[in-house]
Amino acid sequence: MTYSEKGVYIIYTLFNKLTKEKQQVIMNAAISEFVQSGFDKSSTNEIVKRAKISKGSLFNYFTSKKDLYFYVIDYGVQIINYITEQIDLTERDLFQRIENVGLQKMYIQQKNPQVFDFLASTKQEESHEVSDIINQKLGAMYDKSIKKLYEGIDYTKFRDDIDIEKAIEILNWTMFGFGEKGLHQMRTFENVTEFGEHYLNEWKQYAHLLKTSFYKEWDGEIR
Amino acid sequence: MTYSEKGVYIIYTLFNKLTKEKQQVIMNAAISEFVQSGFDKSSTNEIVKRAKISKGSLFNYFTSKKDLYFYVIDYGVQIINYITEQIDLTERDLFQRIENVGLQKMYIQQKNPQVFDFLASTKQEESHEVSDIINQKLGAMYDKSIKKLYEGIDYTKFRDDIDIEKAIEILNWTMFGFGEKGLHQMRTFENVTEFGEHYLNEWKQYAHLLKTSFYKEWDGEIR
DNA sequence: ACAGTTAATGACCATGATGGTCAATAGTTT
DNA sequence: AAACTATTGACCATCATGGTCATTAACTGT
Repeated sequence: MTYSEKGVYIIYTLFNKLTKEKQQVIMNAAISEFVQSGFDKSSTNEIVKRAKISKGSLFNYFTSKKDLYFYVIDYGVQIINYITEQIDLTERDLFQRIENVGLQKMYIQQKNPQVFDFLASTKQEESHEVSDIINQKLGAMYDKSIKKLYEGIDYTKFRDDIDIEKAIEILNWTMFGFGEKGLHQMRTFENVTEFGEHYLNEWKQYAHLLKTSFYKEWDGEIR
Repeated sequence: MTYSEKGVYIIYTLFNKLTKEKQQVIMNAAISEFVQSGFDKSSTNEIVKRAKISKGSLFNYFTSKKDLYFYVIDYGVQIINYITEQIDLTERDLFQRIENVGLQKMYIQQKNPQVFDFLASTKQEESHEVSDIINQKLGAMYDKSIKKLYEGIDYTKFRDDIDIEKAIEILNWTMFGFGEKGLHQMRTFENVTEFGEHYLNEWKQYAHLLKTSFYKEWDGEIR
């Protein structure tokens, strides 16, 4: 264990010496298996098969399945932290800020298609062996991210007769639903960037619909 | 196999002779295990433990795990069909119709807390042993239900500048999100009917918010 | 070319869980 | 008390599990 400049303790495993690409392949293999089966029922045999490495290698990189699981969690935490850091606090329009975050998520999903699914799935994780550590590692992070996401938003744009909290919930549920729908559509596109454009474009329509519904005025028009 | 008056073939298993209550307990045990682990990784040992019956009994009622799985699917299909039958076609307001269906779902969830989760989870089912039959059994049913759900709805109530399909999607995603949120809240209530009232009340606020956003006029007021 | 070092492999193992069976028991009906 | 049905759980062959480690492959500096 050594102390890095960024002020965090890093455990040096063999894994860190691998190329970023190989690390990514292994992380994705583990992530998809953990998403599908949870901690207890996940299989290291299945993970090495998906990652196309040998059993021996996996257990050289990580001392146990639990060790791997926690590493994957930290991997996810880093990604969320990165996205959180990217939030531009000078952008005070909620829709625009959320669109920016959505774009970031999309970029990341190109390389790690299931990280966000994995992080979400940990909430359902029932294995007592890991669930305590999960909450410990993820709890604070989520609070921090959510807080920054809504920091300095200009709520005066919303209609006065509206319950803003509920409106935001609806916006979130819409984003989530739209994201799920996007996953299905993605398979029908071959070109990824082409899909990206289409995706962003379609989202803007949903966003516009909600803006014209929740905001007092938009594009100069007043309600 | 006998032919019933309703025009469907019914396979008589020992299971049908049990009291409805016991059937329900066993169904719920199977459902929750299938939801949690999917077909392949689900365990009959776990199911009998949850249902508090012996292994022998389970395999007297059903000839195999697969047999049980298909029975559970039919069980779910019957529930969806029942709800579909209850749809009142004279109610032409989308929000009201959807609220009625939501209420039906809520009643059913008192007795079978996870049926809908189970039916939803079958979409992710990857076991080749069962996935074909799933699509066969559920595909037609969903089409029929969705069709009836939107049959005869008065779409003239919607704002003219709005994309109605997208608005309906948002409504669906909101219902789904609200349902999930309700599950978490339910635990904090002891009295179930008390929760039911609270739940319906809160939904009405979301519905009102969306109505004032998507409709031209509401409660007599014109936009 | 070669010795020395590190990385990667997969056959192997003890353990435990699996779906399903069936002789035995308990409960009910005649 | 006999005949029948419903329920039980110990039992079984099979197989997948997390983890090991002797062996092989790949790389390194000279």
